[in-house]
Amino acid sequence: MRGKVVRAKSEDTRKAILDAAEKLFSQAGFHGVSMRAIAVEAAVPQGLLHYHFGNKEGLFDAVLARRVVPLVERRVALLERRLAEARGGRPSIEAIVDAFFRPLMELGREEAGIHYSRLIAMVVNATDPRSRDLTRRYFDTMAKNYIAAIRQALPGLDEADAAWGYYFLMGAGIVSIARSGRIEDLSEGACRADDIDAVLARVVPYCAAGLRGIAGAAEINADITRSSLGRKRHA
Amino acid sequence: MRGKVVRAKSEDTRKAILDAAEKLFSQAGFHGVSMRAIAVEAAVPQGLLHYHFGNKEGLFDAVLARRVVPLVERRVALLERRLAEARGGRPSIEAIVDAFFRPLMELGREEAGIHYSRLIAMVVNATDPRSRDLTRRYFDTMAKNYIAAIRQALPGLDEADAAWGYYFLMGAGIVSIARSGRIEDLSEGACRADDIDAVLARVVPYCAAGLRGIAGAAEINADITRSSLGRKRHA
DNA sequence: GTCTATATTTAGATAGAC
DNA sequence: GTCTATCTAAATATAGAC
Repeated sequence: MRGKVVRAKSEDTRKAILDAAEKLFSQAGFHGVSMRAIAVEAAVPQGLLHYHFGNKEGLFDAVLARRVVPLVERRVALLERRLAEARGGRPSIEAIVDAFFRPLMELGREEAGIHYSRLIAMVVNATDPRSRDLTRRYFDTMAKNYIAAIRQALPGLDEADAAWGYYFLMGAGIVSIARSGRIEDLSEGACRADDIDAVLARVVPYCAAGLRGIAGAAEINADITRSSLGRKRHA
Repeated sequence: MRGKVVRAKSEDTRKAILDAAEKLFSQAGFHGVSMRAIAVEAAVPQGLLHYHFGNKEGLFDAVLARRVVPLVERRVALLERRLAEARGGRPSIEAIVDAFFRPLMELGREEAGIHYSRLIAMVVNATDPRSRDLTRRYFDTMAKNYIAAIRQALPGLDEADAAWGYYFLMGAGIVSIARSGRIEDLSEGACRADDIDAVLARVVPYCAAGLRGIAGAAEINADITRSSLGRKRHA
């Protein structure tokens, strides 16, 4: 019983450190935050950060790892449900795009989730090896599932175009969860990144139509290729 | 004449420092790079960085400022040309989206431009006050022009929806110029971020269709509102 | 304008008492 | 597991000779 109490205290400490690190890393990135600053924010001695997480990279990884599995599971489960609901026929591309965005945006309903999703936006768009490794490790499987689902909804898309489409989908996701203040500036306050329903109401039609647009462009390109090949044969 | 030679030498030094800083900042961000590392990369003594740019922030700002005016001018000029070409009728949304992306993506044809566009991707999506200030200062006017042009091409979009549309357009731009390696991972090497023509051939149809999609969704929402108001009146 | 040397602060990490 | 004190390296920035 005493062991349990001690364990609980330790877990509280770890949580306080992770919460503080999540908040500060999401604001200034890996190099923009010091272990000292995290310790102060968490109100724990600096030594504990090293005791629990080894070094700064271990802490950063732990911050990311803490929430990524449930997040990815929610998104994959929702995708699978949407695919199952479309049994027999094709799933609608809107249903798939919505499954991609909804659990991600829902993070933003809580303070900690805002920090966490900001951090994801930073990591998945960064170019350094650490970020690229983390992105691959945590998101590759999910991404492949979504690309396959997109192709199921839009059979006209080939593998490459579906990858491009997913890539731009990611782009809309990145700005939507970054909360950079940009949409407030662009709209002079009329639009707000924290209005999750408003974001979903725009980003889903945008990306769904965008994916259809790529499919349409691919067909047009194919037509041009066919007719120019035809012309060549006649020449 | 001697003054000119000295002046030229000084300009070379400044250029070497800016090139080095641009490269390193684009890889690891403001805090991820030391003044020492920049001096080494530029092959100049560290003291010169402070002599020419004051401090680290001054250097970062100078890196951004160096290329931003010509870039924004090219994009605005191309937008205006596209609007002029559509004299009488409406411009096509594709023409406007293409004007937004083409000069931005063309940066990627040169080594230095790749670094610079990566840096832009980082800054415009960051949440810290320095980045937000720089983004506002350099891109707000252009953004307003583009939002207005989007509304000209798609009169069905209201101000707010056009802002959201531009925001997602930005998102596609951010991933496209970040060159995170993500598209290569997603497509197992079949798609490449350095194939500028391939990116343009997908991102323009995607975003153009996306903007039309928001306009369509807005019309549907308006219809729902109208019919539900109608019902209420009858009730 | 350039370059060397160095002042000063802050960083990540560890040692050892409790 | 926790906390204090501290080590060592690295950071930004400056002073002053040339």
